[in-house]
Amino acid sequence: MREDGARGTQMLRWSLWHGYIKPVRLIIARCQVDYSGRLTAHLPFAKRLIMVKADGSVSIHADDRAYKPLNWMSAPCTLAEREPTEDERAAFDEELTAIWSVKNKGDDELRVTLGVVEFDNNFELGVEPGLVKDGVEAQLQVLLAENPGVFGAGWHLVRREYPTAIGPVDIMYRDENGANVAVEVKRRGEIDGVEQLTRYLELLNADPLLRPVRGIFAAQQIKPQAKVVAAERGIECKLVDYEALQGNDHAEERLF
Amino acid sequence: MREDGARGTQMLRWSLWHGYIKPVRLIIARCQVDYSGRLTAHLPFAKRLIMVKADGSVSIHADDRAYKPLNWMSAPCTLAEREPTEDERAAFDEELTAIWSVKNKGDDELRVTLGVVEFDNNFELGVEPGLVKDGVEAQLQVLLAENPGVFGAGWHLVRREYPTAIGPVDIMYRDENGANVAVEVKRRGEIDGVEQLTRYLELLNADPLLRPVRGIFAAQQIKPQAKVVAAERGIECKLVDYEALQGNDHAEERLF
DNA sequence: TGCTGCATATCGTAC
DNA sequence: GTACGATGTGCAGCA
Repeated sequence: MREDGARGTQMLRWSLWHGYIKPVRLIIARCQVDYSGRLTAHLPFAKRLIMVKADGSVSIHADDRAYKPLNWMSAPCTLAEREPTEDERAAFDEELTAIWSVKNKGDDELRVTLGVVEFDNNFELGVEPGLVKDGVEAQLQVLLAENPGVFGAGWHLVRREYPTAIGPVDIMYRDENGANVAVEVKRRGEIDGVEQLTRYLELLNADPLLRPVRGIFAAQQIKPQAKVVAAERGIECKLVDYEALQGNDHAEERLF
Repeated sequence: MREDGARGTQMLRWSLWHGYIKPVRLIIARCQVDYSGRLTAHLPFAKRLIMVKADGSVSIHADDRAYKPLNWMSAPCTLAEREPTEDERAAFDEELTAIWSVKNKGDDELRVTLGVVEFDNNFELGVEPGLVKDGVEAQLQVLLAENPGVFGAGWHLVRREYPTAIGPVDIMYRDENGANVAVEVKRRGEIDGVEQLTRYLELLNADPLLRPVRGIFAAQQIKPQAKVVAAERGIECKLVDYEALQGNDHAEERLF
């Protein structure tokens, strides 16, 4: 479980300190949008939704592709608004109403050429109490650490977040013969995770006090390519069932 | 360059066929949101922006974190709206106005408990002409494939997207001596890209018909750390100039 | 501040 | 449809 609400509260305090609260601004207008930065992207004139959030971010939405805007500028950034020049008015077959230049600290720029505006309003949202999440990788790791029996009888936990020079191994177990087993936990197992575990195993097996250390790649799903690479490296793949693990957990709670 | 506009046009046709055009719906309202699916997430009651797009997707926005909503359901999904029950009204210290259940084909559900509504309006956006992008990796790959001379005189292309068991190598060349060279193309060269190329080279050099295959890591920018790792692996780094390549391309067009 | 790793990633594309 | 890599990834945690 995790709380994400601190930022909203902090921003509200800042706003109050400065004597005003920035609202969310929603605009429905015809517009042309040009982004230049890590790539260049161009949107011809059409009617779109423009959202300016209290954090200064700007996003240009069409009526599809879920929450992803067509174009955007993330905070922190600054919005400069000006009147269109005569040349600009002459260059477009549109009634221009404003030119926005939204810039960040780098050299990225979002240029919005606004045409006819159908709607333009500000809304105060106030304090965001924050999101509570449950069921991400951290939780899988805790459940697996609490249930070494999932991997084999006689296994026990050495420790979670077992430290190494290049970062902590998710879980270290000792198997029924007392051999060390390093486990990398992912929600979805992909090649990167196998690479990560490989680096840990190289390091751990360089330590005469630990070796031999073998590896297990544990995830709710494992991509075929990751399986291939794991097999090449002599790493075992283990599919884990979050629901079943939670069940296990509750069963143990009842037993003890 | 790429056009992303087909979807919008297709959807408009579908809407016309079915006799109506779905608008974007914007709501400012107090609400509680509960998501259950790949994880569970909970948002306590607060005033937020709720966006329902023409594709059916629903997203719940706070006034920060740029374009990322606090909670969402992507299309395709269905929205069922009902009156709150007496029990529900009694359970909340809020004036409830509606209960939404948004479901997709899997077992994901976004439940929105609506309180006082400050604003609720529909807006027609019409046809989205589409986004034009330029300067992405695919373009670089095409340009390099067309210009083997960038790497050396007498080089020629074997093929783009050269297939291997763990995925396609971006470009395979043969150099002036007939030796194979595998090229990994990135916009920004980082360690991951070197790792990827390393895996390809391991595999390719295991094939007696191909070996020896050496590697080139080609990118517009290459991070110092990536250079170090590449050097360790005997991989050559090649900075490519997108503008110059385009110029090359045009020069060749003029020559032939 | 910069690097690392996760994400309800989303999105396009090849097979 | 599934698998896989790219992304203006965004974003949080941490050194």
